[in-house]
Amino acid sequence: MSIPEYWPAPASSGAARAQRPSRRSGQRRAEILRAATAVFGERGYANGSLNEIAERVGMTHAGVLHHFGSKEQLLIAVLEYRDDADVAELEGHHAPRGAALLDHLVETAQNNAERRGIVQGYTALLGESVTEEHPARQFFTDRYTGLRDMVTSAIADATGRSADDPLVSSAASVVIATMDGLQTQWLLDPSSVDMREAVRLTVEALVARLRQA
Amino acid sequence: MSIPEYWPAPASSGAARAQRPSRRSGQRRAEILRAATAVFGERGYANGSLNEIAERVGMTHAGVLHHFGSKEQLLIAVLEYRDDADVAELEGHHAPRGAALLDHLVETAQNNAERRGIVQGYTALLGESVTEEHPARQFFTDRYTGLRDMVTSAIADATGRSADDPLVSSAASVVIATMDGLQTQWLLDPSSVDMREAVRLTVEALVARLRQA
DNA sequence: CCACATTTACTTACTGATCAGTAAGTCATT
DNA sequence: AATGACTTACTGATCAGTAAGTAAATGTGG
Repeated sequence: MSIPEYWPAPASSGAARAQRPSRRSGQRRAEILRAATAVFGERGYANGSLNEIAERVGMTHAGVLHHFGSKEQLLIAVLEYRDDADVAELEGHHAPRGAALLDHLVETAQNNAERRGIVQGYTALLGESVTEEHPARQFFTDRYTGLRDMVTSAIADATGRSADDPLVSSAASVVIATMDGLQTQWLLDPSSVDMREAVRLTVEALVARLRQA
Repeated sequence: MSIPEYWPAPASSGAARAQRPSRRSGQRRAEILRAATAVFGERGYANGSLNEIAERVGMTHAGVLHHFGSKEQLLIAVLEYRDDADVAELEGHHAPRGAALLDHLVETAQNNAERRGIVQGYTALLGESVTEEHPARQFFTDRYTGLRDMVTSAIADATGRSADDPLVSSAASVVIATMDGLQTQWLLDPSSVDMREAVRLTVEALVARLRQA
């Protein structure tokens, strides 16, 4: 999987003046982001150090700060840095909808079981984000709002109910919660849980239940 | 809710010689444990300091270390310190079983919505625990093994299936995962989710599904 | 009930490590 | 010549843990 150059979306700051990052800069930033993703995933944000990130790309921690300004800004960049195919797909123009989206979630659970590093990073940062004044908090809050909306309309579609039906939005929250919670159990003990089967069962049971009166 | 004196289970070390902690010691330890629970809940373990814990009980961080030896041992003690009624109940002799346990889980979800601090502490530490060499990891791994066993047999009981049926153990994992995942969503945005309703729906849907062929 | 020795429950003071961030300088690229 | 991509060197803060000391509580022998 090749990593494309990464450069953040054009800043809204008024400076129209042309910046000129060197040709290598985008690649370097991407290397740092990958290292930071790994380190925050292994150690968490609070416990991961710029030094360790820097070492992994062969520079000093001051070099990392040259590119990202502060540890917090680096975290934000990491969260936004998602070449992650599944998520991009879910949010992109060719996103599956309705029952197809629900099937897609089952496949995602399957795929995640082969990407422990990514799952661990996601789970660790999500868990940390509920602590007070955590810099990732807004990110995850927004993300869940969006995810719930998407899954809610998929379930409405698959069951013939209104997206305003409280049962439908509850079911959407449950599907997302199940995926997250299963990941945690799986990280603690991979043999304890079959993520794909469990997600499949959940979706099936919820849809069957909501199709009744 | 009065906090009883807390003293750890008698150490297995051979010293039969009578120790003599002062009468206040147990209370003091309990005060520290409550403060530590709060601080780790608010800030996480990695980001919570002994200093802040100590200040909350009016002593220095060296005083805390006098009682617990190290930060890691304090964390272990915090995890074991559960006057938490629901959990004690779940593991005690009068534990509900079968369908009654499933109903109990729905009520627990309800009660948790009025105990944000406790939920946040649990969620933050659980999230952190999946990082490498985290001292809480073993605790949570063991806890989930036990929880899954309990819920598995409750679901088996409620559906007339064998506890060995993979669908039953998957359903058990899902129920637990749902409760955890909903808590995360609720912490990030309390208005986004009705934890009681969502858990009720999940249990209902899973039991109905498993009662079929 | 009383000296007296022991232990507990701390405090103060220190150590050594680690950390994020800054400033200033160097060298290569543009 | 201007800027970017760094490094080195430093700052100041915070942290867990340790050592040494003090005062009060506790248990013991008489």
